[in-house]
Amino acid sequence: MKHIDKICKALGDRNRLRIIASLFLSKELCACQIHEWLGVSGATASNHLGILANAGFISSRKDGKWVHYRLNRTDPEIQSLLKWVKKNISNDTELNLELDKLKLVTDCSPIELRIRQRKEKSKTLCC
Amino acid sequence: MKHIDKICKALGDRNRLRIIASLFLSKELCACQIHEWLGVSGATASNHLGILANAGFISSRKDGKWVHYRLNRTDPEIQSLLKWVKKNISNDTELNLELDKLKLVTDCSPIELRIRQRKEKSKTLCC
DNA sequence: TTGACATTTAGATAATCAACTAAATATAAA
DNA sequence: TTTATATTTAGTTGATTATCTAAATGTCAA
Repeated sequence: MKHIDKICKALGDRNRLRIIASLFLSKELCACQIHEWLGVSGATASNHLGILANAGFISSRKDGKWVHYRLNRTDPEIQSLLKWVKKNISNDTELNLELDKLKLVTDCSPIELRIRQRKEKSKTLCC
Repeated sequence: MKHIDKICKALGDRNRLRIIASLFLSKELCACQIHEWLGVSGATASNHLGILANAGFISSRKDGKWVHYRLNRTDPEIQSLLKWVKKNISNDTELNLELDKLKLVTDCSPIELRIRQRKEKSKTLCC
């Protein structure tokens, strides 16, 4: 029961649903890309990623300074929930508009993203 | 997104999952039976039932003083989540023990339940 | 090695939420 | 009609949680 509760709670937050939605579109995203796209602090993004990982929805791969996240495709019960989420967010126009902006973050590597962020500090972010 | 968020949040509480579990076993339960079984105040039970109803998981039928709740079987997307819950709580031994006690509440009508409660005030409840 | 930077952890704060009691509403029975 | 009772709503309180900043950790590059 505790585990089921944890899994359901992990889905019960708008930003975490947005993270899942973004990982349907981009196979893999690093923490900084998610942090940028969500528009929250790196610490907050990291926290949400931790909750999703702990519930089994995502897994991570470390690559130097960067940590890349992707949807976890191993657990069938998690899988069926992810399928449900995918199906039910598909006709969410508000979210789809947001997901368009995701491309601004994913169209360049994390390195490029950071370089441009530094240039555009205090302006609107991204490539 | 707001709707999906609401649906997921509704599942992210232990007592609400217990309500759903109880409605898998008993087709229909009145608010007072759920209140007794959960071991929370009537107001709290009513609140949880309201959240589940608002998210689309349950529907109610008024019968005099009593309001009877049952799982909502109309929406296919809700349906598939209910199926997921049913499957994933099945091997939860802790919950199954609790569900055994549910019989003490459902083996008699709401009227009888209340009569016995009055008799046994300040003792352990139920038939 | 030093400095920059991605990420996580710690600690603080504000908002949300589950729980309670009390009051309001609605219905049935005396 | 009065009383009892089932349910919901209002208002309060304590716990949880989402967020932030600051500090800690780990890694790369100059």
